[in-house]
Amino acid sequence: MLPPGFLLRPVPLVARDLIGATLLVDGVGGLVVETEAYDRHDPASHSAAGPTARNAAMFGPPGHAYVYRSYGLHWCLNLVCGEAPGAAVLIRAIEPLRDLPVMRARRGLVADRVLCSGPGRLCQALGVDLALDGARLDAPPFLLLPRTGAADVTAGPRIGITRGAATPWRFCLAGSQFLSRPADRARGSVILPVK
DNA sequence: GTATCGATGATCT
DNA sequence: GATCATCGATACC
Repeated sequence: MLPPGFLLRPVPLVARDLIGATLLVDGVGGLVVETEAYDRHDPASHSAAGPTARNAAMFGPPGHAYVYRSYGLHWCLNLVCGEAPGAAVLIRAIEPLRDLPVMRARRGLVADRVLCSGPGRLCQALGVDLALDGARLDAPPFLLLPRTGAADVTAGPRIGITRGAATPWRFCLAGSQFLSRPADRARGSVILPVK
């Protein structure tokens, strides 16, 4: 379990501290290595224009999942959190550790390094879909365990957005081979040592 | 290695 | 009707 109050802090802090956490869905998953933060007053966020049918979970209580369909064919998983409604952390990549055979079966013929290296890929590998939209994160099928020990985390611009593109709210485990894309120093990524 | 493009459908204007 | 918080295939270099 995550410590009490872990998810109730400012969203960029939560996103940063989820790097190195363990995320399992029905026992399938691994280490979170890439996240992005979004909040209510963020032009890139689905919550920017206020509550709608799709983003309802983002305006519900923290500690639940927000799952949405991306580009008509992929699912993306967010953890609703933050100090105010309309905030969430997008899980963008996981280092696969638990139940690799199940993930390989779901993902088809791909290399292990890209099993969960992207928001759509990890949802396919972990079996996340709309059925988990709004589900609580502190109960099955979810299991979330905090990082143990220190980590080097990079902060940089988020991927695949047009508005709010300068906000450095993408966080990655430095040097991880399982990112959706490398953290690029030339594009503004910096290293934050985190206790 | 990088660049570009099509798939595919809900959501919102 | 336009816009996507994407991915994989293809064509190059």
